[in-house]
Amino acid sequence: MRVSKRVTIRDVAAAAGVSHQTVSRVLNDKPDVAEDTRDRIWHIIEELNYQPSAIARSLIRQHSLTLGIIASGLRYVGPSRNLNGITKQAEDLGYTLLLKEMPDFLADDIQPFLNSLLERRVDGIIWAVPEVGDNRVWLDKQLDKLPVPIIFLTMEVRPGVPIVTVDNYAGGCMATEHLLEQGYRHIGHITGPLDWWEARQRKAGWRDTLLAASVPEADLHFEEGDWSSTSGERAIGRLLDTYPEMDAVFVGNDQMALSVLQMACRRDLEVPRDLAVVGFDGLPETAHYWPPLTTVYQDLRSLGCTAVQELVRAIEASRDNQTAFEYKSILLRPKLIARESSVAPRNSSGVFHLAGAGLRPADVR
Amino acid sequence: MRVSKRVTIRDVAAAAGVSHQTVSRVLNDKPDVAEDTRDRIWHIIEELNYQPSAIARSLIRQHSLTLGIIASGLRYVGPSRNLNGITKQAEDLGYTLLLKEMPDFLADDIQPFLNSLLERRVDGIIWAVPEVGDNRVWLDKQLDKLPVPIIFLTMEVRPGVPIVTVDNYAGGCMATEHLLEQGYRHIGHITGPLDWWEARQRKAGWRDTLLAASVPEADLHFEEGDWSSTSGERAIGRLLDTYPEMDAVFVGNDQMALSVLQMACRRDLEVPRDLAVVGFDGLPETAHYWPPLTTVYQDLRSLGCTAVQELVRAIEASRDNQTAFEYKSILLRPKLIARESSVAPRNSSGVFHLAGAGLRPADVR
DNA sequence: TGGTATAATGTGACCGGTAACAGGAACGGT
DNA sequence: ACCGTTCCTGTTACCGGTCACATTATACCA
Repeated sequence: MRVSKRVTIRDVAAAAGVSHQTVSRVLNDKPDVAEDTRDRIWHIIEELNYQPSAIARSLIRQHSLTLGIIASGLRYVGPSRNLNGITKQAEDLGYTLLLKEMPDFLADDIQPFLNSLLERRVDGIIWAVPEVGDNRVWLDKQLDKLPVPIIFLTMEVRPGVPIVTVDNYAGGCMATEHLLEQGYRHIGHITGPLDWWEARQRKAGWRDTLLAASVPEADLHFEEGDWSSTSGERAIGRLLDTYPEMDAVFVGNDQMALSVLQMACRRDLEVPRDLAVVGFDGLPETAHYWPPLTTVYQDLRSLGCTAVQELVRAIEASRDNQTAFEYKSILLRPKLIARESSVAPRNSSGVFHLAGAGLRPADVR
Repeated sequence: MRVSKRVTIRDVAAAAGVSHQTVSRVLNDKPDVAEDTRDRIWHIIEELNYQPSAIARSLIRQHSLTLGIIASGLRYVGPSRNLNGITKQAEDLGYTLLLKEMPDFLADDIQPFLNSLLERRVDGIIWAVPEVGDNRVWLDKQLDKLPVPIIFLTMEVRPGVPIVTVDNYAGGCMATEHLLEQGYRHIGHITGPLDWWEARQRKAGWRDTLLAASVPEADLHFEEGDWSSTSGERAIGRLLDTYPEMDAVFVGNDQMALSVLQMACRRDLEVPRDLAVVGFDGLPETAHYWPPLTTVYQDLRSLGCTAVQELVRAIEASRDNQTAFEYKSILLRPKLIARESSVAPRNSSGVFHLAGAGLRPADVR
């Protein structure tokens, strides 16, 4: 069965006693085919289980209805939620996805990945690798040379580069402001790895907010983690030792925040009375940490959706030869979800929306 | 820039003053080209930034070096870890991935997804949608008709169907045996949604192990969850009420187990003295739950790798016309990671490997 | 009756590569 | 001088669709 060749448009034509062109017209719903011919051909297509070759079609039409995506760290929550939005939106707009995963965030040699997509004649590219270290240096040299539109996820806004990202700086500000409003004054911070742009942004938001609230520079204490729970444990240990007045901590992501809660429990600190905790990401399970974790929610799914929409807009504009097409960068605002880990009982004024079990817990189905 | 056509093999040939065939020979490293001609052509390829069209090549060669993957629930941990293994292995074997995500596990109409891949002439298909309800009924009618090899992830072994899956039944047995060996006798269970094959298997492992240990049928208590932390909270509540003698609980996944730990804390039950807890999945962060969670680890990444290897084996066999190619199903064994949530201090005999912080916590770099 | 519009269909080129084969030059053996 | 090899290169068909254009039949109108 697998030896026999795939059935082609000419096979269908022969079976119907017409020319291949007529079959093509039927397939593409073009006019100028008699109604009964049309029916007969559809019937034969069904019968022979004919599937038109997207490959042959792409060759002549000079576009593939395919989007390439270069991602990294698919095994982590963030990137995979991005992907979820991307697949959905691409499907809706009639595009298929070609997926490449870079084994390393810092990969110096992007060329093979780019080439592999370009050779397959994708209509556009989504760059879903977070900005780490100097893994964006290639931009300057390469961006102009690309024969197709591209869009970047999660990186610093640069003029002339199409970017869709969450505003991590704003997120850092929101978390810190929230703690200030709750009456905390000694607010420490556990950062992500500082070669990550996102980690630096969150930290800058924390810092600027405290400085604006007249907290002296000397009172700004932070420790660097690497996003993992393990590193969070080490970081909170050091922070508690070196900054004993600390009454609240803004943690760079939810996984590290989990360790902070655990450590508080071990050291007999009551959260939030002795130590308030705010995380970042808004994972569904944070509503079930103990106590439920206040966190900055970023909607990565809709980030992915937006990216695809923008990319397809660019593709269609370049097809219609709209040379005047304007790239714009898009900043998505994160959202604070206030829960018990930071809302002190002594201040139960109810000003904050207590999300309790969280945004509808989208765990599973 | 984007208006001008892509440079073709004939452009290169013209620039080099040779025929396109000679260029083709150079591209494919075929013999019978003079050394200096070869150099000159490579130089021109570089200069013109020529990229051969994989599309044209696929058309004539009748294969695309592309694998199609149909997944579901990419936003959850399991599926995305699968994907991680798949991308890596595919890359290593020189294949590119076409990704489709089904919006629903139960989707009744698989045809559009399948067709979309088939029209793009993928060389093989990976079915990465978990078995839920009767979402495998289409197999009987369709499997024989497929023009390319296919492999299935995570489903019940059926004769004649190529499957790669973790042995969930064995996992259920391992968890329960572990609790028995630790001296617990009243072992409850929180299942996943029972229309999921995986949930049923884990439950069957638990049940059979207890029956084999002469626990009377009437003592088998379980509640059904839906994988989410929220449902875990409800389930453990009911279980504690209806089965007060319970001294241990095997929970269908780690997320629900997190809620169990939380509930224990709230009801002033000490884990593991009053209630031992075992989870399932082996998420990295479980090492940082409080107390650290005993869990059954499944290596989904290597599951993905294996699937790709098998699929490519099948593809190459069918190309070489090895009609005698034998499909085999592969069962991967999960691994118990014993931590404090189930290893009672009263029984610190040290028989179990205490993994402490877990398998190297592969959280984030 | 002839002319023209319109509907239905067919013909051949083309997209950008690869495969099969043809052809020419240089060389060695007889 | 002739033939067979070997090395290098070119010619042409082909993959499976779509596009532009040609062709035929029928209808309508003057």
